[in-house]
Amino acid sequence: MMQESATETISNSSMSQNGMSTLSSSQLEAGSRDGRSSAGDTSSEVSTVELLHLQQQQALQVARQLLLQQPGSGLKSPKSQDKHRPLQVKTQQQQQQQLAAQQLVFQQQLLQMQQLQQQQHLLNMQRQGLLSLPGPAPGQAALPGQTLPPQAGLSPAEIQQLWKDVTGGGGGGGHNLEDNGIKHRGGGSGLDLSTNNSSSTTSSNPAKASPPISHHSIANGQSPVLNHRRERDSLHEETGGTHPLYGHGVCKWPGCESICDDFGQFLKHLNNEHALDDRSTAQCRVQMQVVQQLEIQLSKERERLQAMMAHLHMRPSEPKSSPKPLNLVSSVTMSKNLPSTSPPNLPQTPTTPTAPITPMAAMPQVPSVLGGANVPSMGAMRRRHSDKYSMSLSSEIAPNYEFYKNADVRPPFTYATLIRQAIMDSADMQLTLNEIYSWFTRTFAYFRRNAATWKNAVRHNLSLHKCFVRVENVKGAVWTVDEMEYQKRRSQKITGSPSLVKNLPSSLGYGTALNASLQAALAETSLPLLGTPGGSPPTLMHMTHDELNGSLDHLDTNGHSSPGYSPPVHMPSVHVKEEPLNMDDDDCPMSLVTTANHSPELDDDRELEEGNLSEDLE
DNA sequence: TGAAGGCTAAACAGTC
DNA sequence: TGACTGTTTAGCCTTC
Repeated sequence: MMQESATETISNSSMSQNGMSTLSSSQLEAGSRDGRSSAGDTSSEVSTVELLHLQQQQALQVARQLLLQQPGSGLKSPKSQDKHRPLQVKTQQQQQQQLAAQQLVFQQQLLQMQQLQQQQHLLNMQRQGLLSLPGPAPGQAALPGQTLPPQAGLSPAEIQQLWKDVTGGGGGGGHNLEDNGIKHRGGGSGLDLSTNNSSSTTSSNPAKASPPISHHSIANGQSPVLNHRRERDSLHEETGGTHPLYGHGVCKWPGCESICDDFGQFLKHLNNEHALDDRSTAQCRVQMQVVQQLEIQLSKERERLQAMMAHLHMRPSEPKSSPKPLNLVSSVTMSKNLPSTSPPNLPQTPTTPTAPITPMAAMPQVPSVLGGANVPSMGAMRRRHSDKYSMSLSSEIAPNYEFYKNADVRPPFTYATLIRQAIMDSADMQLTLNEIYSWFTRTFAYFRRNAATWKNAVRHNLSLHKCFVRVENVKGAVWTVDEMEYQKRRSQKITGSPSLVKNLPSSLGYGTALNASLQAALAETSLPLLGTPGGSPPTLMHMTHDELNGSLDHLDTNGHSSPGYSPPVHMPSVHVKEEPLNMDDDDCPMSLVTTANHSPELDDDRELEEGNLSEDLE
């Protein structure tokens, strides 16, 4: 059908005196349809045979044109040929004009041949997997830029080459448009972009036809209007001779490459050759399409990258000699219990149950923890990274809340961090164990299965870490966070790392030049909290945030305790949890820990802690 | 290579 | 009695 369409287009164009430009646009439009089909449905993509057939048709057309242009036949169409018999005597001038016209037509035919070959080449590349053709959106009209379906996967050189095709260049590097005798042929030159321009208005997606393109993204993607305005307005500003469309003495207008010795000449050339007219406007539209296609391609490549990373990092069947795959041992161990522990009515997660994906690999917004440390890793490593580099929990999760909520992704945080976050998210800053469970399952799809494992881990962490305080309540026991303990624990981890400590300013303590890790670690304590989309009410979030800021922000910014230093987020009035007196020995080896016993003199504790930390930093 | 941190698994006791 | 909760220990892995 597409072949018929192309053939029909050629036939129609052959009947027209102005057939070349019509042929070009129509053919390219047909090519655009081909491109769409190839992008959207590979089964219907234009085969090489079809292209060859099209090419043959084109050659036939060339021959037909040449026959029509034989001496005596004139340049007229068959219709006009009937009316004007070659009986009349031609003048010398008429003969010269005829010869020139023949050459022109022949050049146009050659150009079209080149375009066809280019398309065929690109299709072949696509077929060989060298190009990825996302193709325009369904229903999107054939626009000039879309006459170049493979451009989305093109290299800049290929795009430039295609641009030459579109703009009528056709020649390789060094071939100016003028060389082809096309450039100065007026509105009907080469590719009648004005015609295509009108076709762009038929797009079912006008927004796509004229996408908002950042003119800074691609230097060549500037509209002529903007260019001229910029020229006029900033002529004095550009005394340095810099212009996005000018570089290395060459006009960078797509498909131009005219040599301009100096900037003034370039401006003159720009005003003369790329003035605001239909052609420039059409070229700008084409460039918009190019940018749009590139953006689409970029997004697709990005998705592909994420998929690749997800595949490489989370493959449970990754060949390992060890019975426990290195990556996400916890996930694997959980997976083995999946059939019995997975609730049947859980929301379906986008990933396979046996192949959870790391947020590093699959999250739409790759967390910073990825860095270079996202190699296959076990939980310990990842979690240590999350602590070490001190990713802000909420800042890491909040943008990906829906992702964690729906995707079977293990959050890159320790259980302790998550438990703390759960408690901080609560209205009363205290949660029962069951509520902590609920927070886990509600917030992370990953924790909707293998409950026995992670629940055990939660209980284990609650009991293990002194920062979690069990408070007897009327209705039972609730768990709270002893922020002091939590921070001490974090500080210990950070101060205990010489590599981190050595970069810290000694005189400032938590000063302005605070090490990024420590700063982020402290920032984690002032989380805006996670519950943005579905968690705690915003007011509560702000409250807790403010509270945390009150206790910790002053450390981040000024390096000194503010006079109104607020106590830890939650200091349980009833301290039920019995802690051994020698708690500092095993769990808090650093000097900071001397303040671990929930002293009411919190300010003193903090000062002491800061002082100790500063000393440690020295 | 060892220490440390983190996770999983399991055992055990107490409570509901 | 069984489930749940809380504590403790052990083993493994990874990072430093």
